[in-house]
Amino acid sequence: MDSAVARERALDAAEELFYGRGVQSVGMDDVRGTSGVSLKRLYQLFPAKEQLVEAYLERRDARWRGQLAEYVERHEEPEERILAVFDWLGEWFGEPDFRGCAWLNAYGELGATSARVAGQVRAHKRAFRDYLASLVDAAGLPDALAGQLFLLAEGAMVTAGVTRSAEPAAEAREAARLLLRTT
Amino acid sequence: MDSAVARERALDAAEELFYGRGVQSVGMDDVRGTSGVSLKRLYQLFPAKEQLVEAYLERRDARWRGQLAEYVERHEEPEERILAVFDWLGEWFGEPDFRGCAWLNAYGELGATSARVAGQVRAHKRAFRDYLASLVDAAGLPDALAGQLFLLAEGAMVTAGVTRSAEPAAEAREAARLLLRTT
DNA sequence: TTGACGAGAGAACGAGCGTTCTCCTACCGT
DNA sequence: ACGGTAGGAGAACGCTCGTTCTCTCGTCAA
Repeated sequence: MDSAVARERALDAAEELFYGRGVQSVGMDDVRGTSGVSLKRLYQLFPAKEQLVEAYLERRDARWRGQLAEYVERHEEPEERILAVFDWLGEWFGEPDFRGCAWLNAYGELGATSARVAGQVRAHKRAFRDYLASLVDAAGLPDALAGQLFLLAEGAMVTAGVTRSAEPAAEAREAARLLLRTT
Repeated sequence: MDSAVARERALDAAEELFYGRGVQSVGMDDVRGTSGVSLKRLYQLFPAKEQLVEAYLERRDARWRGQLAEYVERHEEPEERILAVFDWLGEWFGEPDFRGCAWLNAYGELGATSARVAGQVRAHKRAFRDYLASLVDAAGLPDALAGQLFLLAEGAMVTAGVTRSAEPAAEAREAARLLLRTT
């Protein structure tokens, strides 16, 4: 098996397991079992578990933001684009294996012990916030709105994760719509 | 040492350590060292670590909601009371040992493995949401607003925790103020 | 004074798991 | 065919930590 293929399979398994059951309750042996990549190979690709976690978050970050942007760009109107963010969140929340925001979960588990993971979480959130700011800016709306929309989105993610419900997305969307109207 | 005293000391130590460093990275031995309560006594009071965690969350829940209500009730106007929630959050975020929402942190760490902890987190969040709903109702505002304010508060807590900043409280307060005005 | 009981200190036990090592097999070039 | 190498399976190692056990000491009632 090619190294690149083994790496992808390892990351696929890591993502499924870490996201689904949490990082700490998944052992490297579980990753081997799910991926079919031997321990020796796993440790060649990722010298320690923490680096596998980092790679998992990094790859997921790229995909998550990419899919969000792709969804948003299907809309023309600048204000529609902003609301589309919350529609996309709602679709995500409704997926059967949705288990909350992967970065917030990782932060809760590892933020206190792994500075690198904590940094990745902050970077991901900053990137998401910056993306919202760019949408707000493109709509000619005041900068301060971006922070408010960000808080709504974060609140929706965390609440959807804890309650296992997609409803927070609709609530956040409605709040966002009202905030857009006040300016 | 009286059993009740030992219990309080154990819970004080547990709260300081669990909240400050996370549950998983604190051992029962650390709790003994900080509290001065022997392991034997600890296990008499709390037959397993999970029950110490539950007791920690339960006691903190009572205090957290009590202090919030106390702060809010210092204000007369119904709408001022709603905004006071966010002022209180801002004061909390600014405390030097603030490390995010204890329940969301616990959920990230243990939500996937401990059904009882997950249930406590949901109960705490539901109680907070219900409290917001009672404030909204007392102000004669539409029920739907409660959910939106809740999302803003949750987003502020989570963002303040990750970024170690008190600013999200002010942002959420401003968003809340705008939402109050739209109705 | 003595015997019984409770409590504390800390060693001991056992499980889980990250990481490494051993052994064996299969394939490759010559 | 054969020696060498890479890779896989899984045992082994070492550490952490939740939980229990042992041993000793102090206290208190009779």
